[in-house]
Amino acid sequence: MALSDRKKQILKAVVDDYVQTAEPVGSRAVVARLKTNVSSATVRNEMADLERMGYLEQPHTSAGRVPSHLGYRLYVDELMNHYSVAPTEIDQFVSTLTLRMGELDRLIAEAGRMVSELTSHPAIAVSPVAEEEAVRRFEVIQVDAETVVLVLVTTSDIIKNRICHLTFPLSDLEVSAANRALNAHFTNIPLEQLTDERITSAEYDAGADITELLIAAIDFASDVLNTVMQRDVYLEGASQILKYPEFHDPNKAMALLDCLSDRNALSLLPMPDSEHPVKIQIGAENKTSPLDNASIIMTSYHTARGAKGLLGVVGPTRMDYAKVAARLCHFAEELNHLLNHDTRR
Amino acid sequence: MALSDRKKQILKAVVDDYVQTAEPVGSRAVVARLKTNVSSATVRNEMADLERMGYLEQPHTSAGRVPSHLGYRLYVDELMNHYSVAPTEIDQFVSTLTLRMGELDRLIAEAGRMVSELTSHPAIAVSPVAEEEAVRRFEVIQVDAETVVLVLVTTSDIIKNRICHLTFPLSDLEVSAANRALNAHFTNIPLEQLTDERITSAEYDAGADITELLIAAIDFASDVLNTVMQRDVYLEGASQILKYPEFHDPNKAMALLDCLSDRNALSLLPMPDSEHPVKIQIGAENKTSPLDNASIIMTSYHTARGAKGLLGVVGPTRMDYAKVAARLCHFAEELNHLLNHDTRR
DNA sequence: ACTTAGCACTCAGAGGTATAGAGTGCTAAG
DNA sequence: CTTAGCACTCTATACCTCTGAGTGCTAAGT
Repeated sequence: MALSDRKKQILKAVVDDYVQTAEPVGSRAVVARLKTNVSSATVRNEMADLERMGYLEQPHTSAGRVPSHLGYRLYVDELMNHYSVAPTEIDQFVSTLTLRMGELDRLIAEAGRMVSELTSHPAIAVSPVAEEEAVRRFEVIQVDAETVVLVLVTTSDIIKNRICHLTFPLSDLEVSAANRALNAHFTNIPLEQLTDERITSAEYDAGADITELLIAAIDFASDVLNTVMQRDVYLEGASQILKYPEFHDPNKAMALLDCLSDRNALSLLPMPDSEHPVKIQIGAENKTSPLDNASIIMTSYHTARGAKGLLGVVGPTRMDYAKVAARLCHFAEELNHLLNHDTRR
Repeated sequence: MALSDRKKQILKAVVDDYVQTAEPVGSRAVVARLKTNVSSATVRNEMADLERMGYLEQPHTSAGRVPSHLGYRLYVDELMNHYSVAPTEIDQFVSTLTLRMGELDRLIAEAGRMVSELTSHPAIAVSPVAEEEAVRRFEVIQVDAETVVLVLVTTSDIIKNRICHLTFPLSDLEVSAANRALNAHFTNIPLEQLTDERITSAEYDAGADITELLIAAIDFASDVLNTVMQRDVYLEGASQILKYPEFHDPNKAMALLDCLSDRNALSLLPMPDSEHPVKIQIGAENKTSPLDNASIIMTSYHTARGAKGLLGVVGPTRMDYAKVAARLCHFAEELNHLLNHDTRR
């Protein structure tokens, strides 16, 4: 059943007011906010309807109304204003990030920090990962006789390294043999096929002496591919959550923070897809109880090689969705520009 | 003026009790805690003395006593028990970290996480850095025609990488020329001498074509050396601070968290030195006001190459210094073992 | 059929007061 | 020097009242 236009305006007014004040909204406050000249009694009737339909809730009999999750949902999907973002904010975002171009992990973390700062909410940044990640390039760097650094570059330009202490010294020749063998036999292979049996063929090429090194490299590679799939997660500006009265209770705040810093819990996040580039998850829509009063706005960005990462913001359900979503959206777009067009530096 | 033995015992009892209960400690509670059979009146007299001397404080006339910073200081320096740490905790610490050996930055972050978990306090982990950091090894890895990854290994085995998009394609020969030039001319040079003028000599060797690459590499190197000097700082388990009643006030909690995630503020940390391997900073002993009610326990660890990093714990001044310091100490030691002896993967 | 004025009713929160109890300092005796 | 006893202080708690915001309902107006 569709809502009348006036009901929608009233719902919108309730949300807008509640977002600002954090106090239940009474009929008079709604009247003050509406352009149309109706009496508070009329609004009361409408609000009673809206409550019956599940869009509003009443903390107790003689209090104003508060939006329910359903109410927020309708607001977000249909009613909210679409903000534009101040150019100065975008400038700030871009210029801070430009300094970090090239160091992808730092860049992502820094993007999270900026988002958090500019939205006044905790932010989550998830490092990018391609659908089919594989090792594109190995490099064995010898740092002393028995120590090498293994560096690998994945399909989506993620760079990982690991230091590796061997039990025997290695000659220059062996190092370059290992390099050749690794790049010849173990690049551009999806994770599933990167199994130990492949080592046999490589051994043949490179000489059995360096098997230990090869095993370490393959180990590392499959480790990396595994953990890259798990993604790096950065939680920035966590303390901001304490600004919101709904998280003044230390237990609630702690539950939320713990949940946000647990990367496993993040798999429950609303993933944006092509249909909904900005995904908004409101309160109990997610199953994890600590997130009951929390909403998450998520969007994605992508690198030049098409790997997708996430950028999101967490706040109380009573959140200025319009403003925050707009900012998040713009920032993600700017990040895309940075990652894709600005090839210099 | 030295304190009588009994006064010390009473001070110790007050601290021990207060640490447990978070409530001002009365004379009766002290009597219950002391082995010696004295009356509460006697204890009251002694406590009045201790207050006059500045070791105790009274929130209000009819309340028990609370240790002052001075009281904690004396407790920490002379009075506290020396705990031993349960082997199971150490095992847990070591076995979790062993999985991360080789990826230094992850290892350090993970160590922080474990410390936080096992002490129930937020933990700070600072990545290691040697006194005189320099680039030990460069490596230019070509990933496609116009893209290279610059990897560098510093004196203390810190590995950093940066992706670098050039404005022209690069041949295999040029890449290896750049590699040779970089390693020949720019390794083992302290930061101060790593200036652009050195590029001239390298150009000569490698051919002017790759100047852009060389400049990027040197840029990167000096960047890295600069930021390595600034160190990576990991704050783990921040939310734990909310468990302590002294930080139930969201403003205080936020001020502290903000301060802890600000790496500049961390320069004010108590650095452990050879004389005091475990440094304890109590409340207002540090100048930053948000840390008024907070204490920090810090210790250091070092890598095989002698680079020193920090591991620390933050809590309310009312903190179980004995237990926490003991654990922190042991964990740092274990970290040293891992970093220095266990050269196998 | 919708709107609105009026009114009785509800309830959370503010403010005030009394009470209990923990703890003190002081005094005087052991 | 220690301790029992006692008067005193002060917070925290409970309980009360009162206020005001906000409601739902009814009945009259459009």
